[in-house]
Amino acid sequence: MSASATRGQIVSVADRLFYEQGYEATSFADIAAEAGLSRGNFYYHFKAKDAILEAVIAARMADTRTMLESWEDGASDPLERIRSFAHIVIRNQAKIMAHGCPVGTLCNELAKLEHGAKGDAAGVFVLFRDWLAEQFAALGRERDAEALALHVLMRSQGIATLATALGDEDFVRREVRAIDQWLEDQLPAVTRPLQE
Amino acid sequence: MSASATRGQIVSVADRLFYEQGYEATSFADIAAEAGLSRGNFYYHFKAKDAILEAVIAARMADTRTMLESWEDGASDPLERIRSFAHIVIRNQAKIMAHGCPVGTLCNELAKLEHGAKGDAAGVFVLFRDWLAEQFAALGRERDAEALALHVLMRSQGIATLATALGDEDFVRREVRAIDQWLEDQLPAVTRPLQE
DNA sequence: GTACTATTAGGACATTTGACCTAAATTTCT
DNA sequence: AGAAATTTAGGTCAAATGTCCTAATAGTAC
Repeated sequence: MSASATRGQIVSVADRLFYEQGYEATSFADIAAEAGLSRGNFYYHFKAKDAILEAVIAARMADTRTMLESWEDGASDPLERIRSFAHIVIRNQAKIMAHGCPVGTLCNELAKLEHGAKGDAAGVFVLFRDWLAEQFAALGRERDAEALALHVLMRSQGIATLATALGDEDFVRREVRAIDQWLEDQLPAVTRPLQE
Repeated sequence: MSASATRGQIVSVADRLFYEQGYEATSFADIAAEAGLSRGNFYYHFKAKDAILEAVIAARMADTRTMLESWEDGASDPLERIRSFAHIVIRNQAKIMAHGCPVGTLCNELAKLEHGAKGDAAGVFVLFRDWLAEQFAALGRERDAEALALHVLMRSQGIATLATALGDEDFVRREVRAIDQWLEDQLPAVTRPLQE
């Protein structure tokens, strides 16, 4: 296997294990075993655990950018794009109930570890925030676009945390519907049907 | 020192360290050092780390009950009581920005560790949920009291997570105001001033 | 008071685990 | 073939968990 392929394999496995088990609880041996590599080979590619974390975060940033682009391609309507984001918690419901939101839980863990990469991990949130803000701006809410974006992010994080803690599927569906409703209420009147 | 006092001291220190550093990242030695005990003595009181976790969760349940009672004593108006809850994130802003919500982050960590105590930890959420639902019921929303309670919990969790990740104080204040506004909008019209 | 017993405290190991390192073997490329 | 890149199989070292043993203290029976 080529070096970059092996490296990619390590990052991919580490990404999943960091999400499923947490960063601290995942050892070199865990990743090496799942990737089918020796521990030494592992060290050939990454000198320290911090380095894998950085690579995983970089991969998540790239994946997020790709996802946002796909949503832009999939819908020209900004409202529809925002809904694409809001509905992640339903599409990934099973995983979220088992392990929470990948971004939120990693940020929380790194905060407790006082790990320098916390800011990098939060970069994924910034990516979502700015993208959401763009969509709100396109809907005519330039003034408070960022606040609205953070509000949507906040709700998705709250849903994820309670979904993990309580495992209530009805709650998740209900709250996503509530986001949809809230979104409609945010539209300037001129863009809504006349009868409202 | 008496046995129960020593035990209480251990639980108190463990409670704080589990919050600040996380459960996994906190070792017996950490707790013993901060509590001023030897490791051997420590084992006299708690045979395993799980046992300390259980005691910490039990203590948090008790503390939460006490806090809820104090809010009941402090305000006869259910709306005011709910506000007491919603404003925790402002009162504890500094701690939340550093270490997140104690309940949410513990549940997330235990979920990833597949630790059996996750359900116990989530019990604190259930405590808050039921108490909030009681307040909403007292406001005339018996039908959807639990859904409203979970909505408030959800928002406080989302605020905590983003506060930790992004460290934005304005965001926290804005979203707490938004909860206050939302709360007022939930009141049946009859209980609101006539001009609305 | 003395002997006995239970509780509390302290610390010395033994075992395990995980991060990190090295040198030899193997593969790949030229 | 020979150099370079890659992989493997070990091993080291520190930290964490968990066990065991000893000593001090306090209470109790006589």
